[in-house]
Amino acid sequence: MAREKKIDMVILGLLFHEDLTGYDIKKRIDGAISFFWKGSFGNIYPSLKDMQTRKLIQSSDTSVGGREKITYHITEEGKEALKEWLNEDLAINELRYETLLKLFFSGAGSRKTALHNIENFEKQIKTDLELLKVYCKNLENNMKNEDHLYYYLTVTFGIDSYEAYLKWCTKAKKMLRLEAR
Amino acid sequence: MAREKKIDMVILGLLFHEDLTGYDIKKRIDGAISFFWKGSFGNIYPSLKDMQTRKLIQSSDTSVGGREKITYHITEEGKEALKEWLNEDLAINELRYETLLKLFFSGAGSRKTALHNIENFEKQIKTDLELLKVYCKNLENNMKNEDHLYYYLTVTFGIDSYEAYLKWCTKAKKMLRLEAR
DNA sequence: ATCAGCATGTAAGGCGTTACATGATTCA
DNA sequence: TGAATCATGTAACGCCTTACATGCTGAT
Repeated sequence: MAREKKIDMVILGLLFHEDLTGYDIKKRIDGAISFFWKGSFGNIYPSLKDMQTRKLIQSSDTSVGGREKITYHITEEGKEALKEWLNEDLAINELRYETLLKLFFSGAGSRKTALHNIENFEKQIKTDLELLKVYCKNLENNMKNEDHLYYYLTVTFGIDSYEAYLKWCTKAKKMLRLEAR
Repeated sequence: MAREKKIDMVILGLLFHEDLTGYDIKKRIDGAISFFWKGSFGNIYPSLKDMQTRKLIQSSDTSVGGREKITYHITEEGKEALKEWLNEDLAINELRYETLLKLFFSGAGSRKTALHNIENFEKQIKTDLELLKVYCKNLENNMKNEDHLYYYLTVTFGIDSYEAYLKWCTKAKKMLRLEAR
């Protein structure tokens, strides 16, 4: 069982529900998924070609007029590959926060810089949290199928952790302002 | 102001406090830093060579007996580069959690698989949280300088977010077990 | 004696991003 | 008419990981 490229799994996961073009796939990834996974045309299109030769997906020309359009469809083999991945125990969870890196090394700078970096982080998180809450509300009003439950869980993961981040920001700012300088 | 490679900044940050060998640097990164940033010999050694030619660091041969040993020291230019980076507003914060990806697409699998994946995640987080708490306790008993405050803040970030993750795990498991199937 | 840990480094490959290149269509 | 969006793709580059290659030293 070869280690699959993750972008392949994202695409198979999306195609499991509906046929999509590469462009559509990019848009889907840029939605709620982007909080825990990213994708770009530069890896989506090559992955589509590759998975087609491996018979995990099939394409059909759905061009409209002069506008080229290729719609992809998942095959039974593709569904199998997706399920296999879901059943694998290994999951790589990585966090790379440059803000924390900067904070860790802030002894080389100043309290002011450290505070400023935390404030920037806080602002970004607040913006993203708003968006996640919109996704969450939309899901709550539309919990019709099994899939929505899974979407809901990933969204609440984002909300819960971002709220924890914000509480930490408040604490951290307080410490940086109050601790003897 | 060229975008600096992050591994360079990690190394400069560490060398700001003490002279170190490449091997030492790897060990430091594998400690508390590894929760938000990683490094490997494969990028540490080339970075050291590169930063030496750019005069951000200096090396001295500190071999003991037949064992080769090169100790690096940060230069004034190196300190400047580090401070510049700390003062840049841009910070890239990325989270890539394969567990969430699997959960998002669990409609293609089963509740059992989804639960299993969450349990694996929970186990990993619990282990990591224990370690973070040890770091935290060590820091609390040894808050002698400014740097320790920054280390403490990054460690509490980890603790706070991991505790939020665990609460979410409990909620998520409950939902997966109770919701109509 | 042997194994874990100290110590340096290279090579190949994987994976992804950014920028570029091209062109059609829709809507203001 | 021009901009935004739809739509596909390639090329170059960056960065990192994994595996490999080598050898010394200290502890058991």
